[in-house]
Amino acid sequence: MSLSTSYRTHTCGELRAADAGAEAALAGWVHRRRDQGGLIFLDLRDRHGITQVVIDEASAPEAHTAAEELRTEFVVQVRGRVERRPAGTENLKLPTGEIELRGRAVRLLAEARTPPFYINEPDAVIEEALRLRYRYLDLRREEMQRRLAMRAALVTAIRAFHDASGFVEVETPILIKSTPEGARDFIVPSRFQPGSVYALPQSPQQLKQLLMVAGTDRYYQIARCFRDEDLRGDRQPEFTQLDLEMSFVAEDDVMAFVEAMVIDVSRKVAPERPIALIPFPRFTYEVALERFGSDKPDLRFGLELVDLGSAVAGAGYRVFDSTLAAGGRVMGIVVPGGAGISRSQLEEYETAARRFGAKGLIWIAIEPDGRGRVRSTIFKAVGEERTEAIAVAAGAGPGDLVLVVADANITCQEILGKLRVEAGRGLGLADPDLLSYCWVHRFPMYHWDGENGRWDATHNPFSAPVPADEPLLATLSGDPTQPSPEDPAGRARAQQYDITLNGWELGGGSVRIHRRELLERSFALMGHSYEGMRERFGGILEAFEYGAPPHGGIALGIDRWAALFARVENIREVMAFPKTQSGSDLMLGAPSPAEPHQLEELGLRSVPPEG
RNA sequence: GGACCCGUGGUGUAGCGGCCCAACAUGCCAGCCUGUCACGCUGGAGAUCGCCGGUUCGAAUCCGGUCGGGUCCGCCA
Repeated sequence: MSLSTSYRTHTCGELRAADAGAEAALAGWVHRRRDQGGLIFLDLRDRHGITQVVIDEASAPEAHTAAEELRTEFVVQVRGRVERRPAGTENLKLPTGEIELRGRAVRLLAEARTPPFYINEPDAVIEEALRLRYRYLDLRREEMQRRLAMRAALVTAIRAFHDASGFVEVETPILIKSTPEGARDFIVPSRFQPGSVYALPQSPQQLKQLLMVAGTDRYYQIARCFRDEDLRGDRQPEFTQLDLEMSFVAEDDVMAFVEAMVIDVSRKVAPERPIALIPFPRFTYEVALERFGSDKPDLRFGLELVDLGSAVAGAGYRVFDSTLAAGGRVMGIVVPGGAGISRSQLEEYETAARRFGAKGLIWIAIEPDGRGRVRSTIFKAVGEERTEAIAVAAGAGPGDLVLVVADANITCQEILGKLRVEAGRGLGLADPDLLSYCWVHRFPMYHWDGENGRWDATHNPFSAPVPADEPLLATLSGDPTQPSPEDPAGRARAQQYDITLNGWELGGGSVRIHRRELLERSFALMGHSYEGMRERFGGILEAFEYGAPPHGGIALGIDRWAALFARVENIREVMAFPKTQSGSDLMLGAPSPAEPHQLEELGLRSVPPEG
C-alpha cells in the first residue's frame, strides 16, 4: 500500500539505501533543525518515522534561505534526491539512517507557535493537565501515535475474528431508557417531551439480548458505554467495550469462543508477549478467593494464601482465638526471602494492610541461617517453638517472611489478596512481558442488601443460575417479593464468568435467563414489584414471551485491554481524548454551562449549587 | 462524600521565614559555524512563585480558604 499523495512520494519512515538516486518529495513536521551555517539538517517527522533532510547553501541557495526560517513543528514539504549518506555519517538509530534527502526545494505548508511542551523528546516528563489541554500536540508524540495504532490493530483483530466466526456487528442506540440497576446513568433531556429523559447506555445489555430474541444468533459490537460515577485511573465516564452475545450456548461455549478470540487477538497485537497458560486456568469464585484473595487474581506469581486456622488454634494468642471463635479466618502468605527486609519495609506492609482494612498485621520471619531462630510480633506471647511451627505450617523456610491476617472470612482473604499483589509486584515477581489470562466463574447470584432489605445482583441482573441451583431462587417465605437474608437464594451460584489479565478485570459475562417466569422471580428477589418490573423491563419481559433462545455473552473492556498491551497503568494513555478525574475535557472546555435558551426549550431550570 | 499529594520563567525542577526584584537544565530570540543527528560556541529576553485572605517588622516559604491536576477509600462491574 502506498501512502504517496500529491504532496509526497514517500512517508518519512520509508526511504532506504535501495532508494538512493531516486527523486522524492516528503512532507511532515520539523522535528529538529541543525543549522551548521552553510549546511542545514532537518529531521522531518510524520507518524511513520523521521528522515534527515540536508540542504546545502552552495547547491540549493533558495532552499537554504527557506530552511533558515524554519522552526520546530513547522509543516513543510521538501523535494530532492535520495542519497546515501557519506561513509561514517550514517545514523544507526534511525531506520532511514542510511540515507538522507538532499533538499532542492523547501515549501512551507504551515508555521507553528513554539509548542508548550516537548514533542521531540521521548523521555520528557509533562504534567498531565498540560497534555490534556493540548491533546492534539500530545498525540503528535511518537509514543502516543504508536498507542493509537496499537489500539486500532486491536479492534481490527477483534473484528476479523468475529467476522470469521459468524458474528454480525450491530450498532445499538446511544439514546436509550434509564434503568435503575447498576451505576448512575447519564441522562439527556428530551425536547419533544419536556421533563422526560433518555439515558446513555451503561452497556447495550438489554438490546443485545433482544437481538438474540430477533434471531441474530451471534452479535458483537465495539460499543461506547457511559457511567456517571466517580473516576479512577482505570475508569472514564465513557469507555469502550467489546460487547458480544451468542445464542444456543452454555457457559462453556461462550468461554471457549472468547478464549480462542482472546488468544488470536493477543498474538496479533502483541506477538512478542507470551501467553502464560493455555487453556486459561479456571477458578470458581470461591477457590479464587481462597487461594488468591481476589476475584481477579494476578497469576504471574505464586504467594498463595494459606489457611493457618489449625496451626494457630490453641496457640494462646488472643487475636487468633477470638477471630476463630467468631467464625473468622486466620490466613497468611509467605514472602520468599522476606526475612531480610528492613524494619521500614515491614512497616510498609503493616501500613498497606491497614489501608486495606486490616486491624493489624502479624508477621513471622525465619532467620536465613541455622534453624529455629525466628522473629515475630507474636514471639513473646506464643513462644519460639509454636511461632516457628505456625511459620512452617504456612510453608515458610529459612529466610522467608510470613504475613498473617486474622479477620472475618472474606475480609481476611481480600486483605491478604491485596498484600499478595503488593508483595508480588514489589518484589518484581510479576513478569511484565507475560500475558496471564484466567477465568473466574460461578459467582454468587446475589448478595444481601441490608439497607434495602433485598437481594442484589452480584454482577448482572440477567445472569442465569447454574442449572443445579435454579431451585434455590426462592425465599423462606415462599413469596419471592418477600426476601430475607436467610433465603436459599443467598446460596445460588450464577453462570457468570469474569476474564482476568495480569490481575485486572478484563471483562465479564454470563449465560442469561431466557424464560420470563424465572427472570421475574429473580427480579422479585432483587426487590422489584411485578408492576415495577413491567415499568422498567417490560420490553424484554414481553420479548421473552415470543420465543427467546438460550443465550449468553460477555463484555470486555477495550480500554483496559489496550492499556495492558501498552504496558500502562492508566487507560487515559490509550484513549485519544480522555477526561480528567472530575470529568472535564481540558481541551474543549467541556462540560460548559447550558445556554438559557437551551434550558428553556427543554423545560429545565438551573438551580445554583448550595452554599 | 472523605483522605492524601502536587501547583515557582514556555517546559521540567531547585529554593521551604530575611542571604531571593528567585537558581539550574532545557526551550525561545539573535549572531557565528559545510557533516550534524539531544550539533556546537557566544550573547540576550523571559516569573507579580495557581488565586484570595490571614500570621509576621518581613511570606515563594507558615496558616485558612478556593481553583485546577493526580492517587486512594466510598461509589462503580
